[in-house]
Order: sequence, then C-alpha cells, then structure tokens
Amino acid sequence: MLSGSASRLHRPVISISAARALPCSTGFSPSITALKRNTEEAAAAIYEGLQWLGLNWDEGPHTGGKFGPYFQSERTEIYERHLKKLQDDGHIFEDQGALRFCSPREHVVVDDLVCGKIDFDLTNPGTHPDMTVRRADGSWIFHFVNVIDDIEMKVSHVIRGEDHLSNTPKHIELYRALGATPPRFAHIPLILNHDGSKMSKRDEGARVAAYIEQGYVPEAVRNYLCLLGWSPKDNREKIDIEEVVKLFELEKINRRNAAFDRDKCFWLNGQYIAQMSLDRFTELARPFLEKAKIDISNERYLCDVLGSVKEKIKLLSEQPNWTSYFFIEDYEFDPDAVKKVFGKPEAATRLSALRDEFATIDKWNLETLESTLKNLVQKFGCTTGDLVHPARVAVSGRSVGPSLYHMLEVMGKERVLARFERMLASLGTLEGHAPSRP
RNA sequence: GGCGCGUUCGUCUAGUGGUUAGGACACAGCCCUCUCAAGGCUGGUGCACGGGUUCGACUCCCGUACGCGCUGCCA
Repeated sequence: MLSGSASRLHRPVISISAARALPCSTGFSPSITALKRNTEEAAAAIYEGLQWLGLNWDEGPHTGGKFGPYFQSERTEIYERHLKKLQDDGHIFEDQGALRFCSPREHVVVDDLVCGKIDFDLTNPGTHPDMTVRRADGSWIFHFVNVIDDIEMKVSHVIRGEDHLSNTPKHIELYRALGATPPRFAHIPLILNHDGSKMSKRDEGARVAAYIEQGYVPEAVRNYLCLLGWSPKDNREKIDIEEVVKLFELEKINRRNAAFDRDKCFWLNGQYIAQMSLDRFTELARPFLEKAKIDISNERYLCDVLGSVKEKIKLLSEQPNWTSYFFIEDYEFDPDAVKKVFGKPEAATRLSALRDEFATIDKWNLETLESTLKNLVQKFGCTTGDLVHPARVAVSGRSVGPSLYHMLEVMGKERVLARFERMLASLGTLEGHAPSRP
C-alpha cells in the first residue's frame, strides 16, 4: 500500500499516477482525518475532488479496505499499543503532562526517491528538540499517528509534499524505535501561485469546486496537474491518464516548486473540449444550461445547437451565453452590433432580399444555405459579409457566434424566417426607414 | 538565526561536457476567413551571479544571492 497526505490536490494526483505505475494499491492515511470537524470536511473535499477528476483509490475512509478503521478517532487503541511499546523500551518521557519521544541523537540519512540521499544531523537537542507524541489532554500529535498508521497499514511508499522533507528524519527515528523498517519516501515539489507565493488550500487553484464552477473538464485539470513537476519528455501537452501511468516514475519528478499557470490550464481545457465527442460535451454542458434555466427538453435540438458551438468554447460555463438565443425568442440585441450592421440602409434591404430567397428553399441545409446566400452576393455585387452580418444579428442579436450557415441550419427554416421578419419589422418601426437618403 | 531543498524564456518544461539551448502557454505580426475561435506561419524574450575543474561548461565542484520549506503540545 502507498500513502499520500492529501493536503492538496496535486499530491494525490501524482501519488495515484505513481501508484498505478507501481504494482501496489493506493490509500490515504487516517492521519489526515483528524479529530477536528473542519479537517474531516477538508479531507472529504479532497476525496470528492479526486472522484471528480476520475481518479480512484483502493483504501480509505469511504472506500474501506483491510487496514481500517480509517478515522483517527477510531484508532486510539492502536496508538496506545505502540505508545506502550515505546514506553516499555524507554523511549518516552513525560514533560508537563505531555509525552515526548527521546531522540537517539544521531545523523539520519533520508534516502528520498525524488530528492536523493540527504543527511540530517539530529544530534543537537537545541535545534532538534524531542518531539511530542501525545498532548497533556491525551490527543495525538500528527507525526506520531502518521508513522503508526503507515506501519499498521504496511505502507511501502510515502508520497507527500516537500514541506515534510525536514520532518522525515524524525519520522524515521520513530520507525526505528518501533522496530519497523521505514517506507520509501518521495517528497514532491509544492505548487505555488502565479506570483510565486505558496498555494494554500484556500487558493483558487487548490479548490476543486472552483474548477467545477468555472466549467473545467475533469480530464483537462487532471492532465494539467500531472504536468506540474513532471513531463513525458516528448513535448506532448495533452496526454491521457493511461499514458501517464505507463510513463510515470517517481524518480523523474522535478525537484523545484512549480507555479500554477491559469492560462495553460485554460488552454488545455479548450483542447479537451475541442477534441471530445459531442455526446460527452452534451453531458458536461447539461448542468450549466439547466442552471441558466434554458429549456433543453428537446434532446435532438440541444445536441445540434451544442455541435455548432462546441469548437468555440473553452470553458463549459460559457455555454449558456453562447447558446441561449437558440432556445428563446426574446433574446437580447447587442446595441453596438445592431448599430454597426444596420447603420446603413442597404443592410435592411439586403436582409429583406435574403429573407425572400431563403423562403424558397426546400432543402434547408448548409450547402443550399450557402449557395443561396452567395448567389445573392453576386446579384448585389456586395461582399459575403454584407449579407452574413445582418443575418447573424437578426437571428442571434449579436455579432459573434458560430458559422452563420451552421447556425441557420440548426435553427431551421421557420425560426430563421420569423426572426428575419421581426428584425425587419423593428427596423421599419423604430427608424421609420426611408429608401433614400439626402 | 540554524538546518534542508531549489534556481533553463513572464509561466510549465526538454536538455545530463561540444545543441543555432528544443517544445508548450501567454504576447506581437501575418495568412485563412461571414464574426469569434480554431488552424498555419513568423517573431522577441532564457541557462541567477562569481570562482574553479576541463581543450571545452546550462550541464561537474565550491561560494554568493534570491526563493521555498522545516525549526510547535498545527497538519
């Protein structure tokens, strides 16, 4: 079994990648599920986050396993037993009611899978005081339960943040005093914010909920996290989880801390969206559309609409904004777009002509729509844009959107003609259009 | 302060003594084009600094600086 202290999302992602590459199971130490309720909630958030990322583990509080119980609060007897052993062997002394472990005062070499061999000099009590293992009130100290849990659960590899590197020699002293062989350690770099400051649990990049709300795709976030401190070394950026597991080696993890790059994560998300199936896209988009109260009961239409905007979208949360006008008739008109496109009287004339031509179409599809419009362009001697822009504003109220032909095809003849009609009518009434100008 | 770890474009990285220091994001310009994207092309920016070792250092060694971590009866 392998353990990782899941204080941040990045670590478990790396841990799981590593574990899948190694032939062993994955789990999380009960030591992270401390007595305090907020800690348990934090741990639960990590578990949920991992599930969202599509990563699973073998043992832990909610999955079970053969080394339970997995909550620290239920493991008191286990800790008592090990403490007793240490006391019997004379490693413990009392200090103001608390219990401390008496350090052997030696050099301890940590042989880390990522950082290599590091020699720590623990001979000076002034700089390395004897560690407390239990408080006066009977509660346990993290370092102690952490070691006990890993022994009890037969943890073979401890993968955790580099912030624990300096604590590791103390842990090793404990393993030795208990007659246990220390596991292999792998201390992985920390994730920093873009400005170089340390990323805390409350920072956006560390909150899974933030990714979900903003419309990130789980596989993209997972991919991005894998690339922080690790690389397939072949210039690939988009790399699926199976491939990561195949290539992953703890020894190849970088030692330097990495800054979280919002832009790149965003870009990767767009890559995943562009390349995913329309079915998957629809599945992921649904909650966002529902939240925006868009009527998506017509599955077929929904799918067609999403198909027309899929390649434009980088974040799922952009969905409603890109598609709302497909579903409602009282969509808003962007004043700037209207002004720019219909500022000239020819625009209305051309739209009117286009309406007449479209009305005669039998086969309402991309090809016919395009050829019909292009014919009219010839006739007027204008540019394609001179016809496309008015049509776009008429049916969507805005100047940006999917390819016009695609949009019109999806909307259908009836809807499009009605919208043209309304546009023309509003131009006539609001502006009192005269065919000629001074 | 002490101890530990780190330092290649702004960011993520490839690179393990001889490379025009490669890729990606971001940025700029061009092309394409019905808009916005996408895509294609081009461009600029980098080996923290100082000493060694070597015929030759981004690569090895030693310092310095800077960053981060630990130094709790926090986890």
